[in-house]
Amino acid sequence: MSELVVYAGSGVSSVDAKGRTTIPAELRDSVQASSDGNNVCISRHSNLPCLIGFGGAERLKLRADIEAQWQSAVTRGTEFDRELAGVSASSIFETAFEPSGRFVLSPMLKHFGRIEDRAFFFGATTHFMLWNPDVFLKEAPAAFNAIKDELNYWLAMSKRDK
Amino acid sequence: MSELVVYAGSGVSSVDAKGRTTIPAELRDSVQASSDGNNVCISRHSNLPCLIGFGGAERLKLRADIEAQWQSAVTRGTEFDRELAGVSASSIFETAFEPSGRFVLSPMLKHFGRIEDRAFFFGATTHFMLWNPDVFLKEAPAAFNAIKDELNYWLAMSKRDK
DNA sequence: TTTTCATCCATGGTATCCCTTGATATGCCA
DNA sequence: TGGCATATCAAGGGATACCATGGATGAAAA
Repeated sequence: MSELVVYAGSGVSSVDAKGRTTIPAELRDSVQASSDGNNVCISRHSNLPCLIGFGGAERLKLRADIEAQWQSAVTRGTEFDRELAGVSASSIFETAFEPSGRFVLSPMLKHFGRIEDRAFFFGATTHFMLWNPDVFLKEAPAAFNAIKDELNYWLAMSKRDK
Repeated sequence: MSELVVYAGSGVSSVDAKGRTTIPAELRDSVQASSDGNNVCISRHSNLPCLIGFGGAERLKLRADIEAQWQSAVTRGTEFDRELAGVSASSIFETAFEPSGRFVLSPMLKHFGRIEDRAFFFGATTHFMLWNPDVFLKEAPAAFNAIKDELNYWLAMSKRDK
């Protein structure tokens, strides 16, 4: 249900031919806790080549926030472009996931997130991020260096299994 | 029924010789959730060359919003042309759509929305928009740039299918 | 310490539903 | 009565939800 959660944990999931990928278990629990049912919201990041995700309940909150801002602007007689706010909040895709945490990444999201056959998930407190591992190592800002270490760990683990 | 919904999702639909076009499935679900029966409201946009659409419940809300703006203007002693606002709210066409989401775009709406053989739908949280794809790419304000990316993706996809 | 069991996770496959589009009937107005 | 607009029906294809299996992990008991 719609409680306040902290998204944490990381992991690398494969993406199959149908675009299906699995939220790592630790993150999945957080998403379930902030959703009604097994729903996750995925969106493009505004300026990084990755996707961001969060629970379904957060989305309704987004609309409620916009309405509240508008109400406040009306009573105070100030400007608030409700339409513009709505447009920027609209590129969020809500999709159901299986009990196991697996869901389908639409072709368009794959395109904008530059996701190919693997997806690197990691929690970022208020949301989580999805990256193509290769893109993350090459293009993520320096602020993510600690997370890069984690990714390298995961990659080393999977290589060792082979 | 009359619940608070979030309009999201996008897609390009063809417009056939009869003027019929289909609301993308994701948007259609939102419209149904905010309507009694399969009804959608279509209106001209006040200053952009496009159409806007929403479910029946949003229409009532529109009237409430106008009243709120008027009340606020009265208490603050500022100008608000309620009559004008009421007129623009009156040029809303409510029409039934098939269970599949297909409905007829009247010639007048096609004219004012500059719609030809294709319609680009996208959700904008509190409503959705309909644009002629060509017009959207050329004339939409910069605030819509992220959505332009989406449209270009859809156009590239449909071209690839051919 | 080792063995056994149980649970959870990962992944492939399949059947069903739904979306898309074209075509046909029905009703209304000129 | 003819023409046009509207509503209903129909079918193919594709997407999605469900199921099923093999493997890994961790716990508990001998």
